[in-house]
Amino acid sequence: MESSRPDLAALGEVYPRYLNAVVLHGLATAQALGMGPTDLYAMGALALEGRLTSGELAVRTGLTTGATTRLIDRLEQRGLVRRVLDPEDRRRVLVEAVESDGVDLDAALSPARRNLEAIFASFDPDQIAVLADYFARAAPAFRAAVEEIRKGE
Amino acid sequence: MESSRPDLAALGEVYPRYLNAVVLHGLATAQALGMGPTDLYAMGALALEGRLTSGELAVRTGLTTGATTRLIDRLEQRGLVRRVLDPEDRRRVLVEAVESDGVDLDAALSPARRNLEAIFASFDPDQIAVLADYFARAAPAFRAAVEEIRKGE
DNA sequence: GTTAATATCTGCATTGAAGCAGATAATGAA
DNA sequence: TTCATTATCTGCTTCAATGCAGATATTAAC
Repeated sequence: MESSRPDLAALGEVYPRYLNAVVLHGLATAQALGMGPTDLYAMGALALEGRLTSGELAVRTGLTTGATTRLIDRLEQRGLVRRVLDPEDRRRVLVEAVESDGVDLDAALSPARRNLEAIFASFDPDQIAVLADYFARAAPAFRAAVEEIRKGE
Repeated sequence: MESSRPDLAALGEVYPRYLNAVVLHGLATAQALGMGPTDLYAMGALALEGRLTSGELAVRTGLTTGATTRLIDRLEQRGLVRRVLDPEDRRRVLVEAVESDGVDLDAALSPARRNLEAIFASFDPDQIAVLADYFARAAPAFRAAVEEIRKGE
């Protein structure tokens, strides 16, 4: 975050703290729910994608397929997730989030959601567009960084 | 992220994916370094604060003091951290990051840093100001959410 | 100076996450 | 059909992270 551009220096002040807070929030949420951070991440991925195969979950989490089976077991036992056999290829198992049951998960995430909504509401449309642009580009940037990190093992 | 304001709808599309990517990045980084997510978070907190007492680390991580002692042990054994007795109160142990040693940690974080710098560089000063404002306010929002989540146990 | 409170550490035990290797089942190719 | 490949699961084992309760050392209060 070091830069010769003075406007970027402002980011150097606030951005690391912001990232740290996001990470902490993820950890604390997992703690509060009594699950591991990986399990919580998997739930997030499922919420975004709707359904993922066991293998896709393994790739995303960076776990072996065996460990992923156990991860799905844990989520299933909590009623957060359901296994569905893929009709296209019956070797595959589709995992999908169970909607109405995830009350505790929603509850755990709601304080952050509420606080963030208040912040977003204070920006005007042009500013929201800037933020949305940033989020849209930062997400793949982080994912690319993950791939790069994983390659270097 | 539901909202009647149409400009906020754009955030609902991108923001959850963004957060998920950030969380994934934290997990993958910890995996790559062969440490737990909590340990990595602690390193981040130390990088930001310079030094923290063992007790402060316990509060931040949400661990018991005993578990925090072990966390510090792990970081110390890796040479990432140093224990310093607080001269003001010799019961306390100050923990501080060891600078030049954390090469692997820096290396693991550098892909994300590089990618993000490229993104930030594409915004003009006004836009950077918007982003900086968001980061500055979102960080305490997340921390407040963490406290709220923890209270509800 | 004695007692209480605070900060950290230690021993012990538990639990859970994960890897690995082999088993099972389904698909695809020859 | 037969063989190879792919996707998931299971049994077994290991290791790390954590909690808890008690020990120690330091400070603060009376």
